[in-house]
Amino acid sequence: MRRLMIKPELCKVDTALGIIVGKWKPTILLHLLVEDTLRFNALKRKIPDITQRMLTKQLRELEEEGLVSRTVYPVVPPKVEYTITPYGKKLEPILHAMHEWGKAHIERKSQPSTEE
Amino acid sequence: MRRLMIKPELCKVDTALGIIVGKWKPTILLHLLVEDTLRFNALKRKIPDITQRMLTKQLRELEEEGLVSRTVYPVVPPKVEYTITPYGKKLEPILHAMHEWGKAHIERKSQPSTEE
DNA sequence: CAGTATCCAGGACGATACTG
DNA sequence: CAGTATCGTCCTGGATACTG
Repeated sequence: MRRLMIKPELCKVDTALGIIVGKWKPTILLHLLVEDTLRFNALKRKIPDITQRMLTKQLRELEEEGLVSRTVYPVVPPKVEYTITPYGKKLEPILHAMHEWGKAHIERKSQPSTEE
Repeated sequence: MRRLMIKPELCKVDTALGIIVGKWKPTILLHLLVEDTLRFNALKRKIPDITQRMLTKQLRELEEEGLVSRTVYPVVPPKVEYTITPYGKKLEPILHAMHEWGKAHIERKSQPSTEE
């Protein structure tokens, strides 16, 4: 067995999960990792099924944790840009690893004749 | 900007999250990664705040996804062992990465005088 | 354009009691 | 020992309508 690692009692996995979990948060983060900066409605167009309410809400929460920054330009009509922070970019490897694992999991289920 | 990665629309991060999210799932997995095999009540003792109902429920869900296997010994009193599968062990790097990120996040919040 | 305000439904989780 | 069964709560997220 591999050398371990984390004392389960002291583990901060839940802390991390608490921040990235949210119906739309990973999707939002992924889009901002690709584009770096997007306006509110641009983001909304990229995530067709999200409602305005949820987009606002999830963005506010990501902002509060420092993963995303929000810039308001005092113009008419309003212009608000959302940018992924350097800190937010640090999540990329984790998101990528989860994506790979998720993909493997789907493939595994579709062909159950796998040992291991 | 770094070279990317995942098409957000095709991303399977949510798939992965759907499986590891659950109030007690990471904790259970971590314990089984440390001990490899544990009986129901041993697990319960290691996670004092969990109720029997929740322990059963979360274990069943982990079993259903193939991360944990359940072995019933037909003895009196009952003996049931839960073991992490080789497949479940593949989550270790991800859990570890999330733990590290979560720890950093906590430290960052306690001393806000960090740039980046 | 970029939001708020309200209301509502479903599910996750907890408390408690009971059982083969 | 290792569960089930029942009931209640809170919280997330969706639908819809309105606004500076």
